[in-house]
Amino acid sequence: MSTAIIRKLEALHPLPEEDKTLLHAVIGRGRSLKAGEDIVSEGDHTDTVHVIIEGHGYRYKTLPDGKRQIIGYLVPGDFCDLYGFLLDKMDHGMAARTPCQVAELNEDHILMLTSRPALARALWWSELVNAAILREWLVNMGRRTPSARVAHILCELLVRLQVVGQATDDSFRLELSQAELGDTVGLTTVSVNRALQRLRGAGLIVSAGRGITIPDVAALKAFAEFDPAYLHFRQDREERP
Amino acid sequence: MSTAIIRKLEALHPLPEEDKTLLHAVIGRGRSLKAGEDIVSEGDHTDTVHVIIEGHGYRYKTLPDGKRQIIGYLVPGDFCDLYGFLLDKMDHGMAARTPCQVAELNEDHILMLTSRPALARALWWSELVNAAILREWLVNMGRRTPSARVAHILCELLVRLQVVGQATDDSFRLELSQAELGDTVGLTTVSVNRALQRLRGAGLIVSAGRGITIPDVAALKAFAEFDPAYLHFRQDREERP
DNA sequence: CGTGTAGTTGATAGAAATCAAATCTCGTGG
DNA sequence: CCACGAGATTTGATTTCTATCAACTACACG
Repeated sequence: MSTAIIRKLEALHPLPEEDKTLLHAVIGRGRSLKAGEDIVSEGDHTDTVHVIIEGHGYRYKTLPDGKRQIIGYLVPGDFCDLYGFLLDKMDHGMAARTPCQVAELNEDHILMLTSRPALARALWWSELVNAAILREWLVNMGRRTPSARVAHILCELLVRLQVVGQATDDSFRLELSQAELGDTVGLTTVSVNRALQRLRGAGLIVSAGRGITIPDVAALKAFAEFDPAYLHFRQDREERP
Repeated sequence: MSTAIIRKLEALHPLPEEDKTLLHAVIGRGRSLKAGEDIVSEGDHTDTVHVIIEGHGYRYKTLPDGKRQIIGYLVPGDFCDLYGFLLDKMDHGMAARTPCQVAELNEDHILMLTSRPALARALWWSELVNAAILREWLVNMGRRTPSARVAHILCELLVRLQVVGQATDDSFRLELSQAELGDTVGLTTVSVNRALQRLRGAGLIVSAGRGITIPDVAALKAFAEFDPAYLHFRQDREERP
């Protein structure tokens, strides 16, 4: 089902019915990936565009000494490498964190999609958002405390999962390990663990086993200085005139 | 003179003569900005595209407590906000670090440029590079030591300035204050100062007054784990088959 | 020749990394 | 059903690093 993709794109720009039909037709069922598998590996060339239908993944870079930095999360509806076929080699890898369904579109499919004005605009927006997320992460790493960093990531995932219907108003299922969180915010697992404890202690999050609940979303957002404007979703654009 | 712009775009994708002529015609002389002035402010809407003709700038975000995070440098040839007119509000600011000449293109100009296949491709590449730089900076902040972080930024600036003819093989003029470097790599000025001292002590850079020289570029790149591949310049693409 | 900005230095407190080990979770096979 | 093992989380002790604070110096500019 390509509903997540449509939900995400429509959160960025409204789509006429024909465009949604076209999307359904083009996306299909997708390929299944096991947890841990690479969607596209660092240094690979790809001439297809990968789209997450189901499951969660991340973008990463590996350093010479084996350390890893996660540079983005992939959730249902996300286009992994809209630009990819232009590049000779991917400058970062993408991996499935959970089992995933991933569609692979070829250049013709993409041309078909981008020849529709509304779709082209939605896709273009999605790339702008990707860049905006990177900028926000940079601020997060450079200038926030460990617990605020973790909180900020949680807020972002909450909003992004809400858009595709995978989170309620105040909770979502989190399969992120603390090691992955650490590789995301530039901390060790020990520090992430202690940051989570501080958040729990402050009553900002409720449990971090197999699903996390945020008792007071506004409080967590305030603590993390989270402003969803950078995600450029329509609902947030309209809120602020 | 729009030579820097042409040099940068050609480093990404070759351009036919007509395209260069068009660029010259469209760019013009540009607007003068004083050091410290905003090119585009955070939260502003703009319906023109800003291009750096001369001078250096940076992208930044300001936090509620007044702290600042620099999220990118702007050097001659860079398009600041190719996408800008799509956005209702800019999610980050751009400022001139030195006196700048900045061209302002309107939507018609951009359409004119993007209707030329080679130019469209070069501009598209330049956006891919912008995103790639952000990813690399994330790795830098998350996983490298303070002196490696600083060294990495220096390497990036060296290469980017070389492309537009503002750096020799091993030196360039650096007007970056240590405070700015700190806001870039997430350190205090004191730590930046000490990181620079370590780099000087190791013989990796030579002086950091009004121009810095890198006695052994390869050594600095190795120390910073700098691989120019992420900048996707043609010369580097061809080096690695 | 003062004044302001940027750079440098030293001392100290606080925070995160590191190291090592204990505990917990959960799927698997006996 | 229970024991077992791999991987994840948690904890405590210790070391190392960075932020912070507070001078002090160097230098450009009016």
